[in-house]
Amino acid sequence: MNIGDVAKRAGLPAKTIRYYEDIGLVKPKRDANGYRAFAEKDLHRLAFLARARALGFSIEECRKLISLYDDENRASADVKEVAEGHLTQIDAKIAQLQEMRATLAELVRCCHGDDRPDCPILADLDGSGVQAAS
Amino acid sequence: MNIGDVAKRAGLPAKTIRYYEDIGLVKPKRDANGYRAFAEKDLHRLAFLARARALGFSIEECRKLISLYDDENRASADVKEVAEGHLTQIDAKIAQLQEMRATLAELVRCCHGDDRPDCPILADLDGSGVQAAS
DNA sequence: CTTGACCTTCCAGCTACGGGAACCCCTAAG
DNA sequence: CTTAGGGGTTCCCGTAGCTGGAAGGTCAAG
Repeated sequence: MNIGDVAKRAGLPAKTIRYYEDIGLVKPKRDANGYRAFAEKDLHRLAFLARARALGFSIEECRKLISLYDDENRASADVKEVAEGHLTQIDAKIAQLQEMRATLAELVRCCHGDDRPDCPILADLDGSGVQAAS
Repeated sequence: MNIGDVAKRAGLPAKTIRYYEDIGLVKPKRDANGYRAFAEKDLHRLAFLARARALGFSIEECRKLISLYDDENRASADVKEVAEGHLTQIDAKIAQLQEMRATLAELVRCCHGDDRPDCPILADLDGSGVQAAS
């Protein structure tokens, strides 16, 4: 398979696949003409990566997951640990966004949004957060 | 005020403040010795930026907000538009994260997490998403 | 005079790619 | 045979928003 075919089937841009090779996530053979020759196994790896990335795992986490995937003697506990760590990160991110969202929604709610300059959003951004000189 | 003082009072690293000057968000005067000399007005600008960034506004959005902040004849509608746009983005991000979270939590729940290699997380990542050759 | 804490500029690197140039390869059609 | 097109290849730059570090100037205290 050439890179275009795997790109379609794994659902990843060709550029991304080349990048993954660069950073050692996948190691396709080469044809005589220099083209990458992907085996079915490589395709599976890439699909694995695509899905892991879609779940928000970082490249480094993917690297860890792939190495566990490759390891016949892995402990599922190790996989679970990576996933739980990521889950914790996601929860933190969600919490942070929800806090932003709450503040922002309140500010938006208070702004009349007409042609007058008076604006509680700017007032909030301006007023807060300046520490007095000590 | 030197950069260290404003850094403390605005709650931003000195590096960040220099960067903001680089990209034209703030324009402090200079002392004879080349040190940046921040006025109270600059401090307010930086605190404004710090707060806007904390609410997740991008630098470009901050630029827009600052220009409205500077404009005595602004319409609050313009501010509200920026804020609402950002709110929409945040909501999209939250939705995406929650979807990841749901999938991931289910996978974690299904994984026994012991020393055996059998793992539904890896099975899920592996199994899905490979398009058949057409 | 020296020490240490400031300040300055500049350059490199981070994440996870995307865009584009310059070039090679292969097939089909005229 | 040539040409056109649609693959592929490498390489380098750019993104966002900083952060770290090097090499050096400045200033106040001891």
